[in-house]
Amino acid sequence: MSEKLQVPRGTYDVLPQDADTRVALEATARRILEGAGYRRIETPTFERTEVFARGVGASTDIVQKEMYTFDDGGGRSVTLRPEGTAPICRAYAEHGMHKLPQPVKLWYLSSFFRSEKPQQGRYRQFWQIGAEALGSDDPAVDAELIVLLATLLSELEVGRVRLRVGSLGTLDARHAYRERLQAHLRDNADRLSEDVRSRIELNPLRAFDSDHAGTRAVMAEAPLLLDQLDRADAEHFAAVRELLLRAGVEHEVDPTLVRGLDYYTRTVFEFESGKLSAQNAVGGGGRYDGLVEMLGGPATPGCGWAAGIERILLASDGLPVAPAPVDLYVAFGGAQQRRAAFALADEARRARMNAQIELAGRSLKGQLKHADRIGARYVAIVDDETTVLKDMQTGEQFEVDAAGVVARILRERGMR
RNA sequence: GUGGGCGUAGCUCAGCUGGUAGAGCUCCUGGUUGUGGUCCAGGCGGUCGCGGGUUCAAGUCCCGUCGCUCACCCCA
Repeated sequence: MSEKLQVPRGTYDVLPQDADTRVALEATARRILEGAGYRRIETPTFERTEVFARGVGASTDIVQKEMYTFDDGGGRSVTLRPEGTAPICRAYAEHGMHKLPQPVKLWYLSSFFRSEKPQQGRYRQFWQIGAEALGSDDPAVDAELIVLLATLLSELEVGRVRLRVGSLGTLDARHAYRERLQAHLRDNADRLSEDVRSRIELNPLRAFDSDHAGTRAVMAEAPLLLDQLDRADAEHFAAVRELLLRAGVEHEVDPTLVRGLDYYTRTVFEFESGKLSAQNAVGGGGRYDGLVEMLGGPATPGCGWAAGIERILLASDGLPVAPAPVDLYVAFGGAQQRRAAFALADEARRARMNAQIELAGRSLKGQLKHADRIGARYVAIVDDETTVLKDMQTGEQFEVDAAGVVARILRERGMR
């Protein structure tokens, strides 16, 4: 025998018992988001590498070391999508969606790809539910999106959820702040951890997340972006918070909340679950007012979030899901009854019943056993002359006309 | 990329100080010249991740390698 093949590192099969749960999760997301006017969008699984290099930001870990990039055979560099927002902004610009009524509200459930070392809640191919609203900078857009995600997580019974919000200001303000922060870090470079020091030029905001003692001391004196927002940004942030409070969405302001993608402006937020271990972010997002323009479209404000399916599943208490009930199982004794049995199963299905037929050549005992295991409500045992219909709950059985089996079941159910 | 733990039947695992593989569950058959859920019996199923080494002998020791997993990092 040749070598047994396995899924590639960091990927997994969704087996039937897991698929049911995911379908339920998708149905819930769909109900909540479409109810609020968000419409489904699907973009290609891979894009021109440029979309992410420009959109996500060249200095990010995602672009620097986590993308699956390859030549498409025609000398073009393409990349398996590592996230969903940049492709949607590309689509917005490409299809002239700025001519539609604004904001354009979209949602997706797709898989994404990052070449990271896998661990709990982190895969190389992973699934996200996301929502984006493009074309309005109204703080109600930010608040609505956050409330929708909070609702979704709540309905999916994700346990011990905590929401942190912050604001990064405009790209200009963020840029100016970045330089001020870099200056502060350089002035105190000798007290910083090595990796923070080496990232001063690349990504100074990361320094806030360090747990290195010296670094923390330096960061305690560091200027905070939140304190230096310009008037419009500060008002925007205050309005978002006000709306969240009105909606009863508890949150805490985190002035050091940093998202690892370069396109964020103004509002950023993150939901984490205490039920998760290292990878505790279950969903997050923010505003990205310059992104569409960066990808060649008109200047367009936007805001959105993404939530990880695997992490929701890990942190969820609920999501009870059963496979489809079986109304009728058609059993038969020998090959000579197969045609009649097949016809009966077909007839039952046409009558909208969930019907299954014996397909493995089991003994009659084995067939009944199997019917019991899959939870069949009725079993029809097809014989040459007669057909016996058995009620698997009561154990009762009656001889019926083969032609009358379906009608009989429908009548029995009606009586209940 | 850096560390720790682990890799024995489809699944969960047992195999002490080395002597050439077991259990439970699942699945199938029989116990009723065709009728389930309990019970009983039997059967299917493993090159003990892979490669090398030590040894008369390795699942068991050593080295390497691959994979899984957890953490760092990063993120959903």
